[in-house]
Amino acid sequence: MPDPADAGWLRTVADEVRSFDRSSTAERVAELLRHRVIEGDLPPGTRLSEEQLVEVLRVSRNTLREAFRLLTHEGLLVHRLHRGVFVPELDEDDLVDLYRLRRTIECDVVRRLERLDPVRLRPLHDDVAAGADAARRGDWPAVGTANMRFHQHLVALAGSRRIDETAARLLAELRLAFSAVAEPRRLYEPYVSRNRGLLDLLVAGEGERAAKELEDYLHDSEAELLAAIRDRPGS
Amino acid sequence: MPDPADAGWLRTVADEVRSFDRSSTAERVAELLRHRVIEGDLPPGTRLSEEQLVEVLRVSRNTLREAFRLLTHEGLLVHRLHRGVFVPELDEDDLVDLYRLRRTIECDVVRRLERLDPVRLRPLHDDVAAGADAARRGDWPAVGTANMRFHQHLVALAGSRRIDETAARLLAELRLAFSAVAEPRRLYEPYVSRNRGLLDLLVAGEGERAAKELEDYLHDSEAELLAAIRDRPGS
DNA sequence: CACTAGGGAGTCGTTCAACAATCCTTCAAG
DNA sequence: CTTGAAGGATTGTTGAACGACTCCCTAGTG
Repeated sequence: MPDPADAGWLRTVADEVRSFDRSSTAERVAELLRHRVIEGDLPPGTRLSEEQLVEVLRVSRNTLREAFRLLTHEGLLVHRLHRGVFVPELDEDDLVDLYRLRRTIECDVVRRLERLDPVRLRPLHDDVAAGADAARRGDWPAVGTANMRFHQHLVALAGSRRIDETAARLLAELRLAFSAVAEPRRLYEPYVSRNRGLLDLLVAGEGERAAKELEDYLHDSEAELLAAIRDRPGS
Repeated sequence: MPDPADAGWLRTVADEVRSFDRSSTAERVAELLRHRVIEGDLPPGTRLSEEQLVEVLRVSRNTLREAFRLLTHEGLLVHRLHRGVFVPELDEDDLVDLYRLRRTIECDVVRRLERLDPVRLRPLHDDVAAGADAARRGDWPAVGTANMRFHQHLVALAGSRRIDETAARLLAELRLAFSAVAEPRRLYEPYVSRNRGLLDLLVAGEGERAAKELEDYLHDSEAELLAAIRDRPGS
């Protein structure tokens, strides 16, 4: 029997149990498709046939459509009336738009950081280490994943649920663009050291300088990605 | 050219228009419910019965559920598995979180404004005028509406689709809190002059000062709203 | 040859009815 | 007062059906 005084215990277990079985079929289907899209298994532009997926996933059309709705609102699928759902093809305007919002959120989060408990930077250290490790192995997709996690953990420092969600949507959509890049090395490699530099500034408590560095960082990243996209235009 | 006297002609056009606006039935249902929720017709905490709404709206359960999904993603409804959808009850933490993101977006948008074409401020002038007019009439809900439009138009100056969408979700969710306030006058009245002051700074091209003013503005608004919510706690 | 109208196949949008799974209430037993 | 077990009510999911729409192909016209 646990100590009744330890209020946190029940909460923890309750949350675990809930997150276990507390997902509907549609959400599980969405989770499955989400991975496929983000990993780039489904190239941008492909149509997701209801008939076909119903057959493969063994769910009803209605359930599948609910999953589509979920992903559509995350920006991971686009829905064209009477034509079906497609993996979106991000154009240059989308990229610029994405980075615009990204700079707004990430830089502002960093700029407002104060009295930061070093313990909270722990996940960032882990991400940087994971990124460096993956780069050493030449596993560029893994570098990309570590980078995404780094930035997700970065905005998490704000401690705001809605900022986390907004950033999550943003980064997921961005991965769509990243997965379309032919040569990931040139794109991903600089991230390793820049993330580390950013983290160092945070550790030193230099919030303002970190925000400025992040601003430049994101501008450079945007330019690189735009150039990479321009090289292989699908249209 | 069809005969104008033919009664069937109008119907055909009506149908065309309906399908031309490319809105599905679910979206129209969502639009209807959205208004009900935002106007406060449905008090926070009420459950939206599928059975009941299917009866009233004359749509199928599946279509209704798609509308629910739409509104859930906007934060205007919450969905609890096997229990149904509810009008959310925002607590103080939610308000703080909402204002946190709001400051991030609105202030950053204002701070980054440059070389602003005065023509683009036109909608803001209209909103300020509408707010002042409504205040003169004592129509506080209208003041609230004008205020929301003002801030929506404010972030629109950034010219970013995704920022617009994020702000729209944010403001819609905030209206939920506003609609629960008993005495709207004390809350809404200051907005009229502050919005005007903010606009004046923008006209003068004082982006940095405008951002600072907006920051204070939002802090005050948050404090007022928190106080108002504390006065009538449902829990 | 270019162009437009028309038909048909393939999908999506929506509805309906039914059953399974889950929650809430009630109430009796300890 | 707490616990546990029916029972009813509501949601979750399924499968089928039909209308509506898009796309592509073909035939006819100039």
